[in-house]
Amino acid sequence: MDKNLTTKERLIQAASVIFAEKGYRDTTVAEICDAAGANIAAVNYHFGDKSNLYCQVWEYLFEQSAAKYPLPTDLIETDPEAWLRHFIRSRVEQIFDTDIHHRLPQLLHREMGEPTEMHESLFEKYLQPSHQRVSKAIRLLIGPGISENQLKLAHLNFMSLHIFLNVGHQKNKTNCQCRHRLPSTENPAELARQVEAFAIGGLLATRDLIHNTGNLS
Amino acid sequence: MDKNLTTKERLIQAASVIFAEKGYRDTTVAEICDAAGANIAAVNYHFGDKSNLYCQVWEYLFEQSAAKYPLPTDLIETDPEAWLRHFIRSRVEQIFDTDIHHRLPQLLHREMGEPTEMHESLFEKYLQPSHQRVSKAIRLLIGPGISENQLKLAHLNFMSLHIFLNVGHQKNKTNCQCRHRLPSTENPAELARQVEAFAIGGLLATRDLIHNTGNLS
DNA sequence: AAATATTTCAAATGGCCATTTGAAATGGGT
DNA sequence: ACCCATTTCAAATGGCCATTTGAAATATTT
Repeated sequence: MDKNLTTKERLIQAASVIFAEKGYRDTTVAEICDAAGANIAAVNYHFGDKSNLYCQVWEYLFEQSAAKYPLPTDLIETDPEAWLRHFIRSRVEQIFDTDIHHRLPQLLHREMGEPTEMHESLFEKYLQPSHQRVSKAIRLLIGPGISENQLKLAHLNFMSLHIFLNVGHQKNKTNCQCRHRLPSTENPAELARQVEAFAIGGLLATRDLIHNTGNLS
Repeated sequence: MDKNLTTKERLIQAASVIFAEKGYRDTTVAEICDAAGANIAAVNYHFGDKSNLYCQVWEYLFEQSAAKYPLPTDLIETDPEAWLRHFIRSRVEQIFDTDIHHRLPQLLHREMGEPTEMHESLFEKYLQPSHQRVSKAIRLLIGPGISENQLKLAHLNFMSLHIFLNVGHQKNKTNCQCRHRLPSTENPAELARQVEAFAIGGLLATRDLIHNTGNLS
């Protein structure tokens, strides 16, 4: 561990990796301190407690990711389909990033599996903005006929694709042989194309369903 | 708790509910015994340990579910699309079942979020069969041009829809206000129709992608 | 009803882990 | 070199929880 960094910085960096790999609960303060080359009491001295360090890790990883994978802003009104295609590609890319940037989706994956006490506030702070844009884009794509409930469900379906891709990718890293593993992926771009096709195909089919049967709530 | 049942039976029934609601780790042996009206030592006496009780719960819930929601067998060769449509409807139905039957998807949801030590063996025993049939149906639907990797990904995409529906439904039951909640669902059948449309639309779009660009690995 | 096996019980035991503590080391300013 | 603030340290502390224990109660057998 780089001794040019302060203990506090080393703790955040070590914690980022370990929290992302094992989740909040399976990570012990002791092993973070070990990895950071710090004393067992360092986390409580510098951050108050484990949960606060966890929040700082979110802050840190979010900043890193937002810089490399920004959401496009324009396009969304003029061509929602293109915006959604870009969105999903960008997410898939990030999931397969080999740098620090893949730690955010990884952490997210853990947080979904076993939500911490900080769940609500973290999601509100870091995920709400992109969530609202995706929602808007889907509404524009499907058209004005969609109800709130239908929109929420279409949104959920859309998001589930890359979220679950992440799940499969994480499983791939363990020795777990069960289903829902991803094929070993030498070519993320090709994989992204297929997910993109599925996602847009699903949304367009949803649009057809909604527009061809007028009696849905 | 019904005193006509043996302590062992009461333990399994109480554990089914609590494990499904809170997951393996967040469930304490003490609260299971409480709910079953049994002594704190009852789990270890009747089952050896907590993990073995958990496996018995899987066995119990799986039997219940398999009886009410069997997989169709024929159809799959003659009309894979219809088979897949039926499959997804059946799963959505089960997720919204109000009886004991919704506990299996709920338990599954917990097991995915924080896999236990028994993960591998449970999945192999209870999920492998349906997994293979879905795989077969998707291959038949898309056609012979699909590679193993493409099939795995299409399968993952397909499954992610109802698995994530389950996630959203579980969130709905908590007071969690965050994204990925489902709209309050007074009408599961209508919801199932929309998921079905998305799923099949996604698969067909995947088929088009694969057949229109021959150079994918 | 005596003898034996099974089941229930309340009170330990022991492991794990976040957090605390108070002393020791370190560093900057004078 | 001395003072004071900051940081590091090893060794407690205390809570939580699965599991064990050995005695008491209950059921079954003869």
